[in-house]
Amino acid sequence: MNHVVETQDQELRAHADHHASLRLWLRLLSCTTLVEETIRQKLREQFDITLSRFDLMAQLERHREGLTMGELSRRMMVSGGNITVIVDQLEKEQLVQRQVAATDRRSYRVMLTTLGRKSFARMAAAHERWVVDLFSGLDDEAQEQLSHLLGHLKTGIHRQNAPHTAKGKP
Amino acid sequence: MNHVVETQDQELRAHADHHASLRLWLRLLSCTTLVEETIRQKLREQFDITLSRFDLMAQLERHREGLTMGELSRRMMVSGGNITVIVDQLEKEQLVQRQVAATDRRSYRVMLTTLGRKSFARMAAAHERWVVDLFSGLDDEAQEQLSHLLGHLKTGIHRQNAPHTAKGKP
DNA sequence: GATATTTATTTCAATATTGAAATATTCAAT
DNA sequence: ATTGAATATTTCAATATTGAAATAAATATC
Repeated sequence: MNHVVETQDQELRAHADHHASLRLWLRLLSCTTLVEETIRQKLREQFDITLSRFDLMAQLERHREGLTMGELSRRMMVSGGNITVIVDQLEKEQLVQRQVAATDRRSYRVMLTTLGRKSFARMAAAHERWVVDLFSGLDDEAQEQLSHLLGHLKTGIHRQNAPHTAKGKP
Repeated sequence: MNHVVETQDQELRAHADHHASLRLWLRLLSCTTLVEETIRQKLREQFDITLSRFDLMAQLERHREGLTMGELSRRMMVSGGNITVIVDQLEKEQLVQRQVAATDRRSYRVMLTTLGRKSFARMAAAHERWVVDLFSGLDDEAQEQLSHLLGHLKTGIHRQNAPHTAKGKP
């Protein structure tokens, strides 16, 4: 069972081939971090807002009908507890509102207020410019290719994570 | 000054072209998050270690001569304060040690202990398997392409962030 | 209709992370 | 040698994030 580990091989860098995925992953990670930190900083400087709050508002902008807390948590890939905090903050600033659903009293939809929509529009325009600039090192075709490859990657990962059934529960 | 915002355009998705970079960025981000969370969870489950600590040990494994706190901060792209905490924790567990440099008493090199090296070797083998699996949806050629594109992206971003001189200080 | 299970959200404590201020040391210029 | 600027690290307070437990409501099963 342990024999997969048998080749310790401390000379990692010699075996170019074997570690290709690992190097790719590190490169992917550092690109993402680079973009993320740049955007985080600009959002703070220019709009005094955190990236999390901006991201949540972006989700709501795309879903005018509103989203439940659970949907937000899944889409943003962060914990439910965190969503509660972010929505609380945004609600306090009157950028979003909780709207009770008639059907299910456990739940409700969160949506942008008018103020929230206006505020987001301003930020989104700047945000898009930053992103376009950050990616401008790649021409349209290269961006298209990159997007395509990432799409495959994502699909593959989802297959990995749930090969047959959901894990665990019998 | 505000006319760049003039096309509000709530039908984002219709204008395929204009928002390509934005969609690409979101895709990049979600791939990274997906991989990162998977690895974070497995590291915790199987080795009871955080991703940050693992990453720091990985840096040290690649640099047997040791790294200074500043170098670690830059390489890992996190704040210096954070590096201090992580190194403190790892030192308490005797996985790394601070080794004073004769030359500069402000600074020192952090390196893996023998225990740290052994411990890391076990984890790294598992970690690499996970990464290889997560990326296995892409064949070697696709991975090569992806890596290549990300390389260009990174270069472009660095050019963006520092077009002429360092920002700020006159 | 009572009970158990699932689902949705919040609360809370623990941990992580940042950014700024504080401290200590080196380096450069005089 | 002294001063001042730059560099390396730590400390600290504020904020972010997680994961688990608590609460509440809906749904399924008997």
